[in-house]
Amino acid sequence: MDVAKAERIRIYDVARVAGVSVATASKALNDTGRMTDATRTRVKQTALALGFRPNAMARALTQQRSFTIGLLTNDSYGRFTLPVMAGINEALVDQGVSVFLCGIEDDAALGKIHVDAMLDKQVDGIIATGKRIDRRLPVDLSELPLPVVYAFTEGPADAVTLVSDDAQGAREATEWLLGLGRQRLVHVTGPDSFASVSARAGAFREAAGAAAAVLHGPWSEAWGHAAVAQLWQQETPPDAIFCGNDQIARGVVDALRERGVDVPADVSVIGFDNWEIVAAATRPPLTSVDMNLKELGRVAGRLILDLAEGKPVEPGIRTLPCKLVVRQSCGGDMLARPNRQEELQGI
Amino acid sequence: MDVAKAERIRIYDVARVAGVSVATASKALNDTGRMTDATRTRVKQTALALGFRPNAMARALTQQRSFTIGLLTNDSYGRFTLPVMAGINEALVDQGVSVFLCGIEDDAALGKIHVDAMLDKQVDGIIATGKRIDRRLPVDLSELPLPVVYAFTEGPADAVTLVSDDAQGAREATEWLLGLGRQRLVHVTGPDSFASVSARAGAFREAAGAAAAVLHGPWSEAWGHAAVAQLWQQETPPDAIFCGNDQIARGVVDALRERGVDVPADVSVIGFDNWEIVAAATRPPLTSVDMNLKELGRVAGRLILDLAEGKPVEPGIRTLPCKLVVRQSCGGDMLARPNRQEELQGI
DNA sequence: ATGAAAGCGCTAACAC
DNA sequence: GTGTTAGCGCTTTCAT
Repeated sequence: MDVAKAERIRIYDVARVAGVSVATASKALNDTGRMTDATRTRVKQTALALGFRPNAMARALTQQRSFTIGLLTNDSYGRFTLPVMAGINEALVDQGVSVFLCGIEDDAALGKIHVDAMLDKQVDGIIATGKRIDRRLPVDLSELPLPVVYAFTEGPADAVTLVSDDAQGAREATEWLLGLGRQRLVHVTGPDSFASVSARAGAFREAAGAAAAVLHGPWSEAWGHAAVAQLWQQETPPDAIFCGNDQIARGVVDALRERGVDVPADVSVIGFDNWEIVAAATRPPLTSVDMNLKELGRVAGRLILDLAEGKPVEPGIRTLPCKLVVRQSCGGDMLARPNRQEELQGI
Repeated sequence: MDVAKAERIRIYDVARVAGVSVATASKALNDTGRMTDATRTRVKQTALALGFRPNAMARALTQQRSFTIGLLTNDSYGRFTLPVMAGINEALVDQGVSVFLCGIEDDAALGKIHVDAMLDKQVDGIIATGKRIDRRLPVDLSELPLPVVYAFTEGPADAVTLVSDDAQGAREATEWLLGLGRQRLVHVTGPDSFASVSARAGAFREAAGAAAAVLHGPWSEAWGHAAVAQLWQQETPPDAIFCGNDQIARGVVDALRERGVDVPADVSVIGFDNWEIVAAATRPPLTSVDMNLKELGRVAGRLILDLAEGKPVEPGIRTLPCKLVVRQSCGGDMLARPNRQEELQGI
């Protein structure tokens, strides 16, 4: 088998065996040009029989298209990027497009190296992803001679950008709590320097009333504990807590349990991110807002493909809806409210 | 700038401006052939001045080397694969090698598609990674006409395979507990169908004594709780618990706290995986065994590079050492045992 | 020391 | 309908 190493079948071989010229073979295989159906079929069958697979490099060299795109990410932890990647891959794999993974750890120099390498390798486009929608990657992609799509990271104003709809997600969560009959809602979330925090807090206030409190702190379980300690010092503690992420929510739920407050009987809790590992391990499992990151990746893949093919794509920011994933930290009887459930999941 | 799209500088341009032939230019830039130092420098400088970047596809076509490798993974969750990827990238990026990310969700068909795509794109080698060292990917890579390295997944006997040293990691953890003066050690771990579970349990028993109990269960926090419930029914509960992963360890620590048992005063707990998000959020933060997955990725990267360059690489399974990361769930005074600390960290 | 020319494997004009 | 020919951008003998 070692001898077979260099013996890859070329289109030349197919042509010879099929008794045609390489040109005809090429056309036959690519369904271009004109010829007898018989010839076309014959060529295709010999190609199949010989196990011919075209050399993508050679093809790229002439076609000016490599069927390869680059995925630039600075989310080394992968919590946000991973689902996005999965979606991108899903959208591109059956189009024969491969993805170069380029992890730049917020490092401009590393970013430049990767971008240069991609350019050298003639990628058809670049998808940039990050962990915050209000931060840019440390590399400038705006002057590149190829299409760029920004997913879950900030891009130039005239770029194609994809983000999830923080406001809508927060609104759904808040309305869900209100629909449950909760009256005293509080939003415990991350630092207000995050754009997504403001967006969610804004939507929360709009739905819950301007008087509803919003508490900012770090994105940690510890902050969830601290927030509960603070809230339960008041005369009338809340009966529903909407958290900025699942870690805070887990801290909140744990703190409540330790305090003897029953979740969901006494207090409903909702998280954000739907990070399975946290949401499912919480006792009780967290109802949480899912940002649909995989779908976001899929859309990004489709868009970069369209751009690479020269199809027109409207620039601007596209927001994709979030989805509330109901587990047990809220209470309420799902089966008794089928309409509402459909309403929320039918997005 | 849109016009510049097609105006990539070719070696032809460099040659013309430098006043030499393309052949000379090529040699000058690649530090091959023989010529005046003056000529070489001049060519290099014009190339730099013109911003020349060689077309990797064209180069690959002639050189039979694409400077591209494929990363096949079935760990969609990314907990194990992600650090491995980071290591691979780190090892390859400065060698100018790019990585194709191929996520196959334990799906043989998807796997084949990706492998074929990689072959078409002339990758110089493939690194296969998974989430278990005793499971194979659903694709056969053994007959491929290019080098393959298996990292954190099972490969054929004669392949180059990388795994972390479960036994050594478990031994270090156990010895650490013993060194702390703990007497009644218990190992609470995952299903014994996992090879790594057996390896760790074996090492644990060897170090802690054959009488030391090993409890198997699911890889979940809930199992940690259950195990504690079970253990504390006995007349003499353990004073040290070594857990098979951090989630179990977190469950154990939480259960102990709820029971009023002080960690680390009364009981020392050690986890496995050093999954930051779990280990750091536990109260108190978990001491845990780190599998050094990033280093494993680095080594995999170097090996696939060596193989691609035709350098000889001894086949077989290579085990990489784990490292105990000390936090606060064990007690003991770090500063008082500098030797031991060095001993463990100097790996 | 330098350059002309032949290819790497494929596609695409343009003849026939 | 099918084949001839000329590249894509680069590397690499082999002359000179």
